[in-house]
Amino acid sequence: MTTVHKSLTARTCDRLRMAVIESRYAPGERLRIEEICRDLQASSGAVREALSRLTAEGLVIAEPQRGFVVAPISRRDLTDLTEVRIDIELRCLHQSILHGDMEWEAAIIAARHRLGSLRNAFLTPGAPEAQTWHQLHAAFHDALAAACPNRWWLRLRQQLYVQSERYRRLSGPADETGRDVHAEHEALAEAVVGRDAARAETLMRDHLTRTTDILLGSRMPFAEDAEARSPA
Amino acid sequence: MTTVHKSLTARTCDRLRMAVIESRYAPGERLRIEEICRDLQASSGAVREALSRLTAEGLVIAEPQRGFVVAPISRRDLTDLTEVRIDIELRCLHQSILHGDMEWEAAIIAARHRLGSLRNAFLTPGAPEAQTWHQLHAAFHDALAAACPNRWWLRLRQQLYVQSERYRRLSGPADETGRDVHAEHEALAEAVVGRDAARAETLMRDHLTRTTDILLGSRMPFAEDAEARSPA
DNA sequence: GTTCGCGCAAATATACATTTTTTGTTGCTT
DNA sequence: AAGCAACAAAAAATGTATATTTGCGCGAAC
Repeated sequence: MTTVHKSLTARTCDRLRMAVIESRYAPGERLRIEEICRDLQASSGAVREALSRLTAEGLVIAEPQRGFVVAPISRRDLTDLTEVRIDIELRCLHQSILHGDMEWEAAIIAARHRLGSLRNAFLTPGAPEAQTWHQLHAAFHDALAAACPNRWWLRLRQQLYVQSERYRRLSGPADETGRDVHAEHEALAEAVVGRDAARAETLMRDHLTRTTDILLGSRMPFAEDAEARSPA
Repeated sequence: MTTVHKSLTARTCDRLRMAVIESRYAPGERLRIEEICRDLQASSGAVREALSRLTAEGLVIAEPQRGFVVAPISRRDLTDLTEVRIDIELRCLHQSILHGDMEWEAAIIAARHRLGSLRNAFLTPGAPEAQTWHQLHAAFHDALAAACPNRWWLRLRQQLYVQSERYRRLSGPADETGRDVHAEHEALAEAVVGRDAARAETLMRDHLTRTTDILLGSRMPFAEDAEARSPA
């Protein structure tokens, strides 16, 4: 059929999204067009267009006549984000449990297995396995929600997941003392496939809450911590 | 002294958004770059960038190497959208009632007054008052939710409102038999300012449900009820 | 009747010009 | 002498024009 050549703009957009999520650019940092042109081997038009798309995703902010900056972060934002995310994740999960079929269950089991094979690889950021772990983690959570029949809930869920992933990666090796993330995922998958909606939702809520609490406690370069030095 | 020059791209983006919302372009229609260049007196770069931003807002869809098309509509999409929207509007409203201060109340009263002065001007699409009515209607609903302290809820609310506005405008003069929209707004404002959260939420739910039911019953140019919208 | 190839139209990418912002310097005032 | 203001130069973002690539359709050949 037709060779699916993704346009250069799309590739650039994807790479930039990854770069922002992986915090290769710091929050609040100015994104100089020329600099990105060199780094990604693309021309200014493509870069501008890619940046524009990311604007509406909430990853970068366009300041008229002043270019683009990486969206800032703050404890407040993370708290707000988590509140909304819990609500929407739970809703997708609930719908998913109600409507999921056998294929959906199989996909969850498969995703859990892939993720489990890497265990706690996420603890060492920078390692190539950590990259893979994050992808598999996203795939696992996607699989859980996938059977939700309402496309808008899924769309919003996706948006919020990207945001949260940014925070997750931004923290250094966070203090995961006494936490067994793998076990949490196992229990979650178990409850979901077992169609125990109430239990699944509780587990999901705890899962998300715990992650955020750890991030809030970690030494993350939050913007407000730096405001004392450089008031905008 | 900074003269706030909105960049041409931003203006173009706004005008295109309006054009899509007002259905000056039909759902599914191809958006030819050159055509838009002529219409809006902008160059391809600017138009391209504007279109890209609208992509992530869900108003247009980018098909790689094939340009942009207006996001399609369907009964299914409208139903899904409404379900999500009710949930999020109610949540913002609830939070708003809990946290709103006197200024917030005053803004609601003012917005209600402005909207009331035009009464049912929205019934005659195309008229210049209808345009104004839609703006004031958006402002009224914005005012209701404005005191919600969680920026993410507000952001999602805004996204969904834009989508719903598109459907609202897309229908011709819909059958509003036996409906007094003005009265609904009055009652809503009354309950909200009176801090009667339960009643306000019921009224809001009914308000949104009724609108959607009418739209679903109207002869709207639904794209063969095709499930064409992909939330990716 | 199907398939291959040529040509046109449109989207994409790049190079260039313009405008705006920022920064660094100079000179004046306190 | 130190600090502020105005000005000038440089860097960066925005906007335009142009070249390249890709997709689509028509027609001819097998």
